[in-house]
Amino acid sequence: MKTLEQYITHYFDIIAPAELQQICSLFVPEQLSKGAYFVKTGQHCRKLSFIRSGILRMYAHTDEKEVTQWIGTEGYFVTDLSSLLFGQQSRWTIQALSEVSLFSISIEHYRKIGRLVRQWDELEKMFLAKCFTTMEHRIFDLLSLSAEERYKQFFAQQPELFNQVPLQYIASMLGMTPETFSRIRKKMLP
Amino acid sequence: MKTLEQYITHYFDIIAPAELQQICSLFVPEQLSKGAYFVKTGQHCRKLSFIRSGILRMYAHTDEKEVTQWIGTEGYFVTDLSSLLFGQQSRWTIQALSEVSLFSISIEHYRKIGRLVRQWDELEKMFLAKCFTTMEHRIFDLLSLSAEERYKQFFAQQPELFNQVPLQYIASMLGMTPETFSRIRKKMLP
DNA sequence: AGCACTGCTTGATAAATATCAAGAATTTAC
DNA sequence: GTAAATTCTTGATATTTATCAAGCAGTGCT
Repeated sequence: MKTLEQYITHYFDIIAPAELQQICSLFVPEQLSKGAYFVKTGQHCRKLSFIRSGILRMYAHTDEKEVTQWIGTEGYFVTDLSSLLFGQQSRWTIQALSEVSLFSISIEHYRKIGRLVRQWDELEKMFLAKCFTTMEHRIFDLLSLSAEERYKQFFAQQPELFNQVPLQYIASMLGMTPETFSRIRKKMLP
Repeated sequence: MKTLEQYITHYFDIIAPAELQQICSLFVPEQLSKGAYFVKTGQHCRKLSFIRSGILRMYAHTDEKEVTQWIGTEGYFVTDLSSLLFGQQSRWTIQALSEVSLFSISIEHYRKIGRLVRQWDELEKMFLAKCFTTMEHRIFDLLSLSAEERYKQFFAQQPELFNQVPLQYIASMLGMTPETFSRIRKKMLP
């Protein structure tokens, strides 16, 4: 568990100390108990948070099934960007998979940052571009890798997650059924 | 074929006429002959263009295969965002699938826009957020839809593309082999 | 016209992945 | 601590998708 300053500078790395302080003062700590919702499909997501501890899952429903889009752990930010920035209803439900501790900033306070920090627009732009690139990368992986390769890659990146959350959610996020996930997992173990 | 003003306002819709004129003056027309490269993997992409006419394909190679990430037609913008904004080497190759006519702006001129247009940062932010959302949507589709469903959905969105580009590229973009694509296509026809 | 080239289709077959069902293991709730 | 609920595993089977191989259909070239 790090400080808010550290979480922020991980995403927005070239902020002067004084400005960083100002930004931090706009955040408030927040707790979610296990099972609580950060935002639900159809609601407006009006905040952005850094995960101080705990795990959150972002998912949505199709007609038949539930699709996990993302699982976030300490250090990640969490929000529905399109709901936050465009004021749309959220496509996603974001739910706490454990006790969760957050640093949160409301959309109103978030908008203030631009007035406090001179180069904020540039930083925010880079932040969004980074988010875009991450998604682009993920699409490439989904187009080019098999289920087993996606498993391996994700396990290499976040092995600790595999004993912290129900595996079915990881399976869904990787685009396979829990059964397929289980079989690949068994194959990988020895 | 529309005017540059129309292409720009499609993505950045609330610009005053005078400012729009200034922005347009930074673009130059450009032609690519069929097969020519807009950018190649490993190069730096230093421009952003609107497609006035023609078709471009963005792709990359894995060890075994070539993966088409995107096919762009009239009205779309084309660039490697992460290369453009971060100065990185491009992951992608972008190639003209036909004679292509573009309006292009160099990165140097692009950076000038911020000084010309007061609310540019806000517009650019929304633009990037929109790009992000599009990618997020696409991931959801790849996670939740079968090959046939992806075919149907894409056909519903861009049917004209199906007789303008080699179908194998569409197949790749949708995450299936040309054979599978062909079989689904046959099934859909009658 | 005839020939190479590229892209598309088709069939046969194999491999990957999903589905369904049951049981084992783990976690949660009281 | 025990019962209930949830999650995970496993097997049998079905479906989807990929692979391989061959042939066909355009297209451009000379």
